[in-house]
Formats: sequence, C-alpha cells, structure tokens
Amino acid sequence: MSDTVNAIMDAAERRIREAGYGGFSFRDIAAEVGVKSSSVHYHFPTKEALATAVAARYTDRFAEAVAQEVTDEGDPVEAWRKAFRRALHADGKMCLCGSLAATAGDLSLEVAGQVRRFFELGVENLVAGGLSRERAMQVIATLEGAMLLANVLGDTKAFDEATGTLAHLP
Amino acid sequence: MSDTVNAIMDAAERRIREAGYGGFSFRDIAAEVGVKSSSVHYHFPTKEALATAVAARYTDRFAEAVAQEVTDEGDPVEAWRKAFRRALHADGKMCLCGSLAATAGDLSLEVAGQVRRFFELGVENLVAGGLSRERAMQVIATLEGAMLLANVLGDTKAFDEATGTLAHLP
DNA sequence: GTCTATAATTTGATAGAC
DNA sequence: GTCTATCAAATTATAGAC
Repeated sequence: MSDTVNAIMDAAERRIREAGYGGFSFRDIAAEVGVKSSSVHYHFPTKEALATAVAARYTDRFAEAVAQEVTDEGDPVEAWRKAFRRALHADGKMCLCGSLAATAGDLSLEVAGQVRRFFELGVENLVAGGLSRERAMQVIATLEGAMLLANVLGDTKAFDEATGTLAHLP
Repeated sequence: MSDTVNAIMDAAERRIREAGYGGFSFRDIAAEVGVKSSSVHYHFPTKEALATAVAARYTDRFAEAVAQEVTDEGDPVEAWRKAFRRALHADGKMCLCGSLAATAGDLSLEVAGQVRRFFELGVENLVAGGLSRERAMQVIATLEGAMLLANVLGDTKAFDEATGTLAHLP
C-alpha cells in the first residue's frame, strides 16, 4: 500500500473518530494529506469505499492488538480493556467503530457490515475466552460506553474509572 | 410551545438519533414536518440552536422518566436501565445524547454542554442513590454501550442481553 | 408564522491534461 | 498518480412578500 493511501486512511480515520461518518469530507482529508480531493477519489472512488476500508483496517488492527495483549496477559477481559484504553489514550479520540455504530441505521450496507464485524468479533472472542454470551456483550458494551463517556467529558481518566473493576466481576 | 415547534423538535430528535449531528438537515426536518426550511429557521435560527434545544428537552424528559421509575421501583440502577430500555424500544433508535456524544469534539460548546449534562446527571443521580462514583460511571457506560450495540446489530434484544445482570452486581 | 426566492458555501463525484 | 476545472446537488442561512 502506497504512502498516499496510508495517509488518506489515517486522516479519514482521525476525522471519522472526531466527527462521524457525516462529519468528514474528501476535501478535509485531501487538505490534511496535502493532495487534491480528486486524488483521494483516485484511490477510493466513493465515500462509502473509503469508510469501508478504514473500518476494515481498524477492526483488523484492533484484533491484532487484542491477540497480543492476550498473549502478554492471559485474561481476555483485561486484554480487551487494555486495547480499548490504548486506542483512547493514543490520541484522545472515540473508537472508530463506536463512532460509526452510533449512526449505523444511516450507513450503507457495506460500511455497516464492517462496523458490525468489529462488535461481533469482540463478543465471539470473549466467548471463546470462556465468558457467557451475555457477559461478553456486557463487557463490550461497557468498554464502548466508557469510550463515549471519556469522549464527551473530555477526560481520558473517565474510561479508567468506568472500567476499573470490569475484569474482577463474575 | 406551538405544535410546529414540537413537530420540528420531534423530527430533529428522530433524525439525530438515526444519523447524528452531521446527518440531519433543515430541509429533511422541514419535509418531515410539512413546512419549508425557512419556517424551521424562524423557530430555530441555527442548526446549533435546534440541536441544543432538542438535547435539553431529551435530558429533561429522561430525568423525569427515571424519577418515575425510581418511585415505582426503588432500585436506581434498575430505574436507569428501564428508562434506557424504553428509549430504545419506543422506536428502535440510539440514545440521542449517545449519538451526539460520539462526535462531541466536533460540536459547538453549547450543544456539547447539553450532552455532557445528560451524562453528568446520570452519574450524579446514581451516586445520590448510593453507588460509588466509579460504579455509577460503569453503569452509565454499560447502558449507553448497550444502546450502541443494539443499534449496530439492529436487534433490541442485544440491549437486554448486555444489561441483564447489571442491577445484581456489587 | 409561513411562504418564495436566493445568496454563499460545501459536498461527492467526473473529465481530461500532464 | 496527481493535477485543474467543473458539475450537479445539497447545505445553512437571509430578505422580503403575504
């Protein structure tokens, strides 16, 4: 993948995490990368295609990060918590898939499918780690909600407060 | 408040809950209400003003609903869970303030302030009900994340699965 | 209070030169 | 691959008639 493609996806990811699907534009992205919007269209023909690619990359990277944490740590709940925590602390932004999930009903099927994959992967991975399905859904919900809380309060510490005891519950 | 103003706020609330702040427009709202967009501007001079009013009304109504549930039920955690549950089941949509919170960094100070009020009210109310601050934040995060999960999976039952044991935890 | 009309800007997207 | 130039549509917002 070329440097330009990477830079476009990085910029798009940042903007979607800040402003959602409806809050990013080809011209914003292009300006941030230092090219023209037509160049962005050359790599990603439509807004949908760009958002789909960014969501897919985000989920893949997240799954890798979790797998690494599981290896380092053992406890799957704590591994997911640390992966979310790092996503928040790295740049103080909302979860990309959480940001998109909030407007899921207004996304194209392709984008919505990639976003759904993130959440299903989380639940299935925790179930494989030994949790009941309901407990797995509760953990993902709490982590995603804690990202939202930190985002709206403008305080990354809120995430730690809301998730501190998560790994020690039944 | 006039019928038109109410209809405008209802339509705006529906659209923001579906598509977020960046996903609703004066013309959408106007068309749904059956007036022209200039009439919407007569009642709400700017998009910010409309979103601020809608968020304030949502939070006020939510607080009332919770107070009623507390009266009926006693347990504050279960009262909040039922209020969120009803907001979801009434029309299968995301929480308005959750939808706005996802793009908090891109909202005007006025809108962001109203959204923050929703979350602070939740935490403070649960603390007043006897929970520790951390536990209160965890409950609000879980409820909001469960709304997000139900929204993205297109399945209201996901909310119940993710929050079923919430009231019985320490 | 609602309308028509319109301004000013932004948006997603395309054609074609280099 | 990137650019200039442009299109058609949509956006927030305003002026002024009724």
